[in-house]
Amino acid sequence: MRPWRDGPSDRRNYHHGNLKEALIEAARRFIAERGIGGFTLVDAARLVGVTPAALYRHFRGREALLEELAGRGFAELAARLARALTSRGTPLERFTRMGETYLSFAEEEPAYYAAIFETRGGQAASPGFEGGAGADGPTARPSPFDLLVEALQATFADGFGGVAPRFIALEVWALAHGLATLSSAGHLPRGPGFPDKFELLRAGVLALVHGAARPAEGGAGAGSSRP
Amino acid sequence: MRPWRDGPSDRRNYHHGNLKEALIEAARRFIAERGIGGFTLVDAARLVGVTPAALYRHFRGREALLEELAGRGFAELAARLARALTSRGTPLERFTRMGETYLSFAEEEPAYYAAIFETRGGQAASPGFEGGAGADGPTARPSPFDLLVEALQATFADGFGGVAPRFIALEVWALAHGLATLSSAGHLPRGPGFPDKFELLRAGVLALVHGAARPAEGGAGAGSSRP
DNA sequence: TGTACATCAGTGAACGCGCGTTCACTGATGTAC
DNA sequence: TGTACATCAGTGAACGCGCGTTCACTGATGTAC
Repeated sequence: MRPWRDGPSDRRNYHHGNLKEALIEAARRFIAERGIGGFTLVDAARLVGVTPAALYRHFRGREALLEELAGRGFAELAARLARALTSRGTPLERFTRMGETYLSFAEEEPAYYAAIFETRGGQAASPGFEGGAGADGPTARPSPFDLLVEALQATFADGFGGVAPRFIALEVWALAHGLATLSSAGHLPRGPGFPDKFELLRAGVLALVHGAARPAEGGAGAGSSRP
Repeated sequence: MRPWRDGPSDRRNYHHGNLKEALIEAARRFIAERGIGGFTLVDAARLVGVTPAALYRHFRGREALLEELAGRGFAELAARLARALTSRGTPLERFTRMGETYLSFAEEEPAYYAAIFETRGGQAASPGFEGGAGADGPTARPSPFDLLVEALQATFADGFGGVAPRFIALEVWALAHGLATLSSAGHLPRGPGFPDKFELLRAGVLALVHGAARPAEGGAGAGSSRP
């Protein structure tokens, strides 16, 4: 990790020019390596080649930087999911792609993922729900959770045996989130003979969808819905 | 939060007598409130009514205390699951009780749960696997994941349509972990009309179990097993 | 094209703070005689 | 039962450190004339 500016010859850049973006980028790298708790303004400034005080031209403070990161991560996740949802192929292929996109995002962008789930700023602290139910007005773009509900309905047009799509969506989301966090913490077994998280999610989602239709023995009525 | 000793009259207790346990207890309370990153030796010592240096009679340092906590949490979780697994009722009832126990543990003992998943010390950093496959020798007690596999096999004696029990167990565990963490972070919707995590886990587990038997359309062969 | 000047993104030094950890010490406890 | 003494769990003061944040400042940039 060398500083942003290359050498003394680069000293002409008294003004950095792109400091805000560079700081966000540095934060992403450090958080990916050390987690949010291990992220430090001083380190970020040093990596970028700037005094810590310079940071305050662009952010109100540490918390504000993390909120910015969470907001960007949230938007990026939503954008990637939306792209997967409208990609080529059959509905089931697109849906499967969406799940893979979610797991890949968590793996490739651990800083974004952590910021979304561990700070305010990930759109009202709830990556799933805010923006849902139309409460935020027509301008709000669909949240990841809304996209998931939509995709479930489009992919499995036969419905879920009377179970609300939101119910299924919550299970799918929890499964994906669980796989993502267990995997990133190194708690999933690896190696030949062990399924990877993508396989687990793909099979698990299909089971959740198809298993919902079955009358669950021993289970009370599952999944009342809100229109 | 008042210090452990009641007043100056209690000054006879120059020796605390139970300091190690009291410190662990204080750590559990602080971590439950602020998370592991927000936990501080100074705070714990103050709560207990003791100088920070006293702590070093019982722990090598902060990390050692957290490892002790993770170890205890791991053992406690395993004990509760084992109890649920051998409780009264049909196999399905006991299995359902096991799931509820897991979610309740995460909710009631957030410090233990966080310590298990965020530090070394939760039995070789892998609450699921270490102790499995007999690699640890015969003296190692069964891990939570072993208990889950065992419970699945006992409850659903018909098998899972050729899918390895460990495969199902991983899905179930990920679902439970996802529900536990989303819930504790406040990301699951609440209120009338919304299912709670217990309902979601119960229905989800049944769906995962029964959905596994179905030939998954579009999915490659799922779940090769290791004996 | 050239000059004066307002703007504002950076500097660098300093701050107060709370942290984990160390050290020589002290006083309570319990055992040997 | 009483005394001497070893043990060891606590004290209290101090440390070095790195953190987030502030402040008066400086120098590069770009606009007006």
